[in-house]
Amino acid sequence: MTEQASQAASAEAGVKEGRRADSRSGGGWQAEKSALTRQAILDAAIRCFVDRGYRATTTAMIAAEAGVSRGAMMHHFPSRMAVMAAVVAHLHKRRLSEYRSLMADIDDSSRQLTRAEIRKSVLAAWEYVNLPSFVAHQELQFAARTDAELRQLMQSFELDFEKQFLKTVKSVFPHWKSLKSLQAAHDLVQFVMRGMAISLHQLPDNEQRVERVVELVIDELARIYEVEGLD
Amino acid sequence: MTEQASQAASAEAGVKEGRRADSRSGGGWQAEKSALTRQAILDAAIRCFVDRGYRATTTAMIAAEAGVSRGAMMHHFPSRMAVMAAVVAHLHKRRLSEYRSLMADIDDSSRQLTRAEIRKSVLAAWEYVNLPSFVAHQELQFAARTDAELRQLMQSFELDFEKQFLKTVKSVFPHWKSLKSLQAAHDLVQFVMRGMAISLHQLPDNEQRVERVVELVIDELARIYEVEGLD
DNA sequence: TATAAAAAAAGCAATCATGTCTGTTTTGTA
DNA sequence: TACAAAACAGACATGATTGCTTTTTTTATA
Repeated sequence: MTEQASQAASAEAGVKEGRRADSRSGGGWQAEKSALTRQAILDAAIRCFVDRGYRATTTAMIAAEAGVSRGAMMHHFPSRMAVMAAVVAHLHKRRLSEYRSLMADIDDSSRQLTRAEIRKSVLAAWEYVNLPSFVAHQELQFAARTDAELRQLMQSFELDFEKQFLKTVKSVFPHWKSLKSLQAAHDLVQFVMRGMAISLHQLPDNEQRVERVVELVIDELARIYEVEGLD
Repeated sequence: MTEQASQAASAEAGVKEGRRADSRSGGGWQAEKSALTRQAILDAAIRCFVDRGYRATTTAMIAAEAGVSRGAMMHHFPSRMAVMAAVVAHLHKRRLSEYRSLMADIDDSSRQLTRAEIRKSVLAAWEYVNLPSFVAHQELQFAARTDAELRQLMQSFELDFEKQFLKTVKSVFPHWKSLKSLQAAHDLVQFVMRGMAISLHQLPDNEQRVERVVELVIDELARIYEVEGLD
């Protein structure tokens, strides 16, 4: 028995235990197991993107990382692109939920937006772009520039994500009245964070430079809010 | 005769004309032709990165794009990685020279830094990240995250580029005294531009959002210069 | 002109990723 | 229990990419 097979077997055994408890609650065991395997494959794919990059990730690699056979994988996803499509949808939900939970810490009870809250939101954005889910998505988005099929696959998700993303920002900053300036401020933060995330991979002295730029962004946001946020 | 071969032949013929004119001026014809072929290959590689991406670029693709046979290519660059190494060095010089020429337009005769000059430099940075050479470099840098060999190859160039880059900025803004704040301002601009360059590929309504963010960056730079630039 | 060296072209073998195929085990249901 | 369907495992064929080798052409020089 191979290592992967043993991993899969033990996982299966573990789930089977649960089955007996759940079996009365209707949901068929087969469907549950199928969903479990799909999840394992999608999570494995994300890890592969982070460690190896989108292009270098092969179907065999994903299967091995997920602890399933290539045959099993082809059963659930008939082609490489089918996996990618599922990953895109999976990441869409995961990224939104992770960002929301990062922003949930921000206290927004006060009537005015304080500098402390702005700082928290900027730091949350920085944490956000360092999450595996963001890195994986970045791999996909970057690859999509030169991969028409992938680009088309992602298009609608990207639009919806932008929408949901901005909606979350609005709900966290209800006192920021001017939506135009809020959108611009949001864009500024996102662009800076993405640029930093990409640049710092191979540059030394990151922390100080990051801190400095984060402070600049906070300053600028505070200024925008003062000038335009209350319109 | 294949199309590529015919391209190569005509290119060669064109150069041979030049040769007769140059032949007296010493420089060996063989070395010249060799350098010419190398250049053609490197430029072709850059074009391939821009429209196909780093990972998807094969040696055959580069050779076809350059109008030379794979054999000829292997003669000049014994392996795929050897091509990449040469491209990295080539891009290093090209990007520096292109950025410098973009920044050369900025009038820096006045004693104080004006908002108009700041605007010009920000727009220059935006133009810069839209050049093919930048896109190609971005492909390499991004791929380097998950490619240890490429990363090591680029490391020293990246460090030197940062150095030269900042040096150019300093020379364009001699009146910005505080180097710490200049570095931070420079970082801010670079990060924003990189983030925008990546994000706008598949998002609509780019122009307006870009313009808005560019204005914000200009505002912030002016503020930094006022507060810290004159220390 | 003859010869050596460089440049270029083309063919070849090994590797690898993908998708398909066949066969086996597990699960749901009559 | 018997049968159908789903889940799974592994092997195979195809096509693509790489690096090496061989052959031909071009260039430099004695």
